[in-house]
Amino acid sequence: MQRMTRQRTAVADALSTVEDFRSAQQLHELLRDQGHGIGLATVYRTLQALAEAGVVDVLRTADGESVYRRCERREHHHHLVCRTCGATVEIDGPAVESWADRIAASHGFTDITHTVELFGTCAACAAASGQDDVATGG
Amino acid sequence: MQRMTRQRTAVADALSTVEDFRSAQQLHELLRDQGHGIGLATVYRTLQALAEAGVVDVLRTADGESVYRRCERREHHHHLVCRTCGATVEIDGPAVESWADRIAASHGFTDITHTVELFGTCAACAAASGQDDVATGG
DNA sequence: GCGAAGTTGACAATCATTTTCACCCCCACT
DNA sequence: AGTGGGGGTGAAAATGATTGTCAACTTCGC
Repeated sequence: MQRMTRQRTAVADALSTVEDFRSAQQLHELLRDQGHGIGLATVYRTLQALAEAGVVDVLRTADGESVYRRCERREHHHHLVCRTCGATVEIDGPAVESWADRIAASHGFTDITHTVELFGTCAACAAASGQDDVATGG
Repeated sequence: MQRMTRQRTAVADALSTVEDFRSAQQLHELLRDQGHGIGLATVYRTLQALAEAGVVDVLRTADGESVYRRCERREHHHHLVCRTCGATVEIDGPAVESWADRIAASHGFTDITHTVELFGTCAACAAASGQDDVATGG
């Protein structure tokens, strides 16, 4: 049975106050800062449970760290993540889904899953770095 | 300067004889079996260099291990991988590329990169597991 | 309130990958 | 073909995220 403990509540709360993908370690630190005495192992376990329950989404950063985020929509979707500030947009892509199925089927593959994640620079960050260019450029 | 050493040749050769994605450790073992005395660190370093040079593709398995494969086409492409036997098909998806760019642009994101990988069960493996069903079913 | 069973947390263990560092060997030059 | 030097190598230690261990603790039904 899943019990509702102080720690699990804290992790769930922390996830709702955060908009970006965060690593277990970041969340652990955040919780510690907020005064919650919680063990790192517990944060990992809780995040894993939440991920399995489909409550949070997981993806892996370029350096292999797992990052978690509470998503609005429970159904299958993808993410557009700013690689500078971490801002995340949930997107669905029916076109991609059908494309994936079609491609896979045409090669005789079945039981398809796919990973599709987009990374880019959001408008705010582009403006920020753009200003640098302008400043240095003239 | 990049020197051509016995070890690098061996790794490159091993990669050309293999069709699936393989981990550094698998390749190391393979090379050892073939009688090449080569260190694990060297395999890692070589694969990394090859990946940076765009000669091999890298992707990460579900459990976070990096796997490498020498690909036919040097240009950007994606993969359809059998999760049972590892058989890999290179695919390109102009539709996905433009979809990604369009989605990203509509959210004000620029400088887009994307990861798109498909996993499934190839015809051969589906037949194999299907035979089990038939056998047990009739 | 009680007690059983799920939870916790500090720490050890795991495991892929990276770094270290002293020795090695490829290659341009002679 | 010999030589020098600088990149390359490898064994082992370091790293770092994640997982396992296990005794003590908390939650929840009764």
